Amino acid sequence: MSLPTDIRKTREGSFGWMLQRLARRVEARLADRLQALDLNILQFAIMMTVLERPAQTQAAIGQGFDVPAYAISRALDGLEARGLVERRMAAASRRSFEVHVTAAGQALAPQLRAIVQEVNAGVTQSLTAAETDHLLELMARLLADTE
Amino acid sequence: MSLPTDIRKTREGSFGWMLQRLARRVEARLADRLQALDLNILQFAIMMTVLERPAQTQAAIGQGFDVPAYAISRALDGLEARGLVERRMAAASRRSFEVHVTAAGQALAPQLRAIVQEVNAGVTQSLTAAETDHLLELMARLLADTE
DNA sequence: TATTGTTATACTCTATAACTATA
DNA sequence: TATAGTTATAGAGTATAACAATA
Repeated sequence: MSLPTDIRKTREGSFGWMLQRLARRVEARLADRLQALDLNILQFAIMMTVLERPAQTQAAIGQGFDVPAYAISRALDGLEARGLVERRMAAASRRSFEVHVTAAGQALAPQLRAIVQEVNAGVTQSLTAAETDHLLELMARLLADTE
Repeated sequence: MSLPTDIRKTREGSFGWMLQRLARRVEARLADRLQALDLNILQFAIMMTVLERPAQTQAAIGQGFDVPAYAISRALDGLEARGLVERRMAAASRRSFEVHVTAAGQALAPQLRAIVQEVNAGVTQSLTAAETDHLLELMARLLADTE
């Protein structure tokens, strides 16, 4: 059973609002933790996606999280200068690069994963495991269904 | 009963990620709708909070959603120039202003509320009312409990 | 001495489009 | 002619701190 319409309307009205506030909070914590590693959030996102699936082209990475090509390009410049990733010529096409994680990048991976765990656990700590699972499921459906 | 630990860990790992993606999506839609009214998101947020509770000082508005004073100041410049709000000298202190919505601002309110409804409904359309309620409740608890 | 609000300034992020080289 | 990636440039957004007025 749902709440009365007018109350639901009011609460619905705050959905985007709550989402923004939660997202800002998570982002601030993440950025704070990444600062110690001298990584920004985009570089972190790229590291995570390339660790998960190596040899992606820059275009594929950009499409993975709606970031324009030029931003990927610059973020990679930083990561490559620090020796965490490297661009290799793609086998399929000489105008593409495959992005690979270096040994130094692999060495950093455990710290990156630990940060993910800690930030997520910190934000969801007041929910039970079952509640967190449900929340994740609902969010996953929203992401999958809407566009 | 919860999922096996390793799977939960992996899914937990994506909580912040899903949150970011959802928030970005909502923000993009909102910004898109607000463009027609020539309002940015901060100006919109200020309008909504002042409509809900008039006569707030700028400091109070800023604390309401973690926006620094200078940003409130500039956003109000724009809103005031367009005649949507006005700064009145506060009764309590001559160094504060109370922010009030003008008649023109009130006239805009229904459109603003309609945008909120539509954006939220659009994003949550794939959930039942009960599921949306639950999602809102879980998010509200996260916001309330964490800090 | 602390607070409210404004402003100047610099810095970062983002967006646009021009550019090279491939296909 | 279209694509992958880079780069230059401009614009928006954000942060820092200095400032005036008031408490």
